[in-house]
Amino acid sequence: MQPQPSLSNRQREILGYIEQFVDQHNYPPAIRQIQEDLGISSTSVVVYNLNILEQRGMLRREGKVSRGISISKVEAAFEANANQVPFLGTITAGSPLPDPEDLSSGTTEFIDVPPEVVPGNKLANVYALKVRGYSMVDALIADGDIVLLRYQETAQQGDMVAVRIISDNSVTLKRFYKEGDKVRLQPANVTMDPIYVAANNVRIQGRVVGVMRSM
Amino acid sequence: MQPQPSLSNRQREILGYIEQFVDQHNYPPAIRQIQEDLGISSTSVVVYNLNILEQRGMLRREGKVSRGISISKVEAAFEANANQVPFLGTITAGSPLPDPEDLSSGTTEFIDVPPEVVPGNKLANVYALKVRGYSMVDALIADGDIVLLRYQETAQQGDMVAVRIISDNSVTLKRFYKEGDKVRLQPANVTMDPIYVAANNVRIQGRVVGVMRSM
DNA sequence: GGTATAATGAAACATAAGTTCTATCGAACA
DNA sequence: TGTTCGATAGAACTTATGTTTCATTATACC
Repeated sequence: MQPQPSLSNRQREILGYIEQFVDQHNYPPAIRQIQEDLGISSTSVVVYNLNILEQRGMLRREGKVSRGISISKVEAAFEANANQVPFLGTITAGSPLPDPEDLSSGTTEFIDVPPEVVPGNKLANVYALKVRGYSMVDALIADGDIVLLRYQETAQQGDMVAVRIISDNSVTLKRFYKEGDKVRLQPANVTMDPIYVAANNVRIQGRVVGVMRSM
Repeated sequence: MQPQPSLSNRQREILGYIEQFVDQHNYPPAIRQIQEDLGISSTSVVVYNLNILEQRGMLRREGKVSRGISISKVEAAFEANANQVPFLGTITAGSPLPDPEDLSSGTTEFIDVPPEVVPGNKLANVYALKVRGYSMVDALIADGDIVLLRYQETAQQGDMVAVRIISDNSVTLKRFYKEGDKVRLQPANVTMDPIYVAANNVRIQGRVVGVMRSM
């Protein structure tokens, strides 16, 4: 939330009324409606307070447009409810993957994430990848699973992370172990061997914070 | 969805415009706006089609009210977005679990389920349980995972199901194999042995259709 | 073709609703 | 006390917007 610059009672009242009205009607109230229903003496008072509310960023208005009030809160509530993270594609042991950074591409898909799978429900810098292959079965991640990663460039020993191996221009999902100036990338699959790479040859792209599977 | 009584192109166009407009502005368009932006010659044509759309139940209108268009779809979309299933508690190998049937208790919690984890996005009769224990690790389900089950009373060979063993009054998560007049309940964990029970001593409570994990 | 019905056009009409101007009131303050 | 300023009132003004009527054009059907 914002550092609320203190609203007057009347302003709070008006804001509340608008929210409730929109909720009920699916369209915003007219100024005169606000005036009457709140027992305000003049439309100019409503306008006066609406202007303040707009300055405070509590709502937006479209000049001269009937009921042209747009409550930013609606969007906020919507977004709060629809927790979404960008879906960036598939991660296959060894093959390239678009950088998480390029969220700007515009065509990015988004998928819903229930609060239960992201601790603290902090979706900032979280993105989703679909897993291809069985290199993480021992960590209970199977082919076709969707993993949620929080973007971070460092990792603790044993963290499950998406790492980019610069020389290969590839990205894989592995457990991360720093060993001197090398890094051991350990598949969670007993039939697969770890990869060793120079520490300066890897970039951590994020840590796995959740898994979702459809069966 | 409803048995749509066929909309004309123009009606579809108008409806789409309104949806998009609301989405963008947070308030509905005026009739003249619809007219102009869609290149319709007269407001009466818009009114004409709006009336039809209202009869068809695609939207509601408040007479004489500027921009008094309320798209029912908004609510629908909202609900469609907030896919929720009842969260019925924990399933531990061997210990009792409240019946999925008693959804009426009122105090039931609900959790969000992204469409991606439930095939076909059919949430009817789907409920969620938290897994306790490691009896299903070989099926890539760990302690603490949330499993989604679709309620059904029958199962195919090898289905992962929640089964109630009547004599024990207990419910567990196992793979299901019918063997004559007995049933083999097979943990997905090599260190654990299957359970054999009489077929008439088990009630299937649902089949696992998804898994979600927080890490 | 002729008739019924659906869909469209054009324009006038009525009013719902935003804007604006000016006056007043109350509290803080010098 | 008078000045300033935020907040409120009242009212006139303008126009954005829904409504309605009537004519016209398609479409379908017998």
